[in-house]
Amino acid sequence: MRKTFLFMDTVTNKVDAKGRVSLPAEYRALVKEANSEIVCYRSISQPCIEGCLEDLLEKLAADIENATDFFSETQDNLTNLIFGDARRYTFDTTGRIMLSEKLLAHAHITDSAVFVGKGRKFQIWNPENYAKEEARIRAAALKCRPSLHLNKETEK
Amino acid sequence: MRKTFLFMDTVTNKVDAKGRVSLPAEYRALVKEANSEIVCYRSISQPCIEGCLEDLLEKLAADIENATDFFSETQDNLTNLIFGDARRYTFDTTGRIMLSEKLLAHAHITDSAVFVGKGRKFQIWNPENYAKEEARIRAAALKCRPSLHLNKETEK
DNA sequence: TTGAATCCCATAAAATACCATGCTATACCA
DNA sequence: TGGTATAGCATGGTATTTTATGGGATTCAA
Repeated sequence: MRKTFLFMDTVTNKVDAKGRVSLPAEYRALVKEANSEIVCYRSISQPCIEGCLEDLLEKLAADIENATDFFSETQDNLTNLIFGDARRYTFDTTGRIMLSEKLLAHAHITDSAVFVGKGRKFQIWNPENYAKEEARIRAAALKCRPSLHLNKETEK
Repeated sequence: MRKTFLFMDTVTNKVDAKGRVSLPAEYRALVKEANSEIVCYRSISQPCIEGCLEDLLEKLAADIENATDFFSETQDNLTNLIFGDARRYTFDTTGRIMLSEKLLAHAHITDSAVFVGKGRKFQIWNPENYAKEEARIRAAALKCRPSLHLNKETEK
């Protein structure tokens, strides 16, 4: 039995003409053991698709309700961005999901996609774009060692 | 079995001459599994229709009672706006609901409608109007990345 | 009885489940 | 350690089901 439910590793799979991709076997196992479903949406800040377990969105819904007023514009905007875009993606017996045209376009994915584990979430990138992104992140980390004690207020 | 009951995704369906629209299949499944019914009313702040599970209105009633005074004008107005307008919309065997003339007029919907998931509720828009609205929200989110730590007091 | 709402049937398209194959990584044994 | 068997996985293709949607029939109410 698994102790942690974290998406890890980086694996590249083919996307066929219908937009089908195999979800990495590890991810599938995790979803099953968590007794949950995958939800995907366009990243708000990057040209990639983001995915997570459905439970995380439930938590997010509760957080938004607590932090904002039912009738507020903020709540309206947030829920539009997140829930208006997200969708459940169940995989078939062979372990594939079907990514929508909208998601594929946003991430510039055509015939190949790379899954990147990010703990509670994962991302799906166009392979070339991700190679660049990873290089950028690693270079930045070398220059400026990351810290967990950064001041939230000054965080950009 | 579903763990979360959140309206998600954005789907566009046709409205026929009789005012019938297919409720997105996912929404239908959700309503059935929640063992509830859909309620719709005119949004109080936007040119669109809002919908949710009947249960949410029950919760809203309680919230309004807690947040406002029984004799207050605010409570009067809110209850008028929401409960005076809301009505149950059951879907037929083929999964369609019939939107009233009043709702369609408020949202300027004629022959096509887009359903936008918002978590506990959803909205129904005229497609062109929603395209503009979504663009506006996404642009704003890019400028100022949303946060859940926003100060309630300073929230506009 | 007329108009409107609801139900039912039919069809086309799209989403999903299923089957089959070849490959790869792992386990097993000499 | 090296070689082989095996199970799991990705992936191409096909079959089946679901879904949206037009049109007509039936019911209900005014």
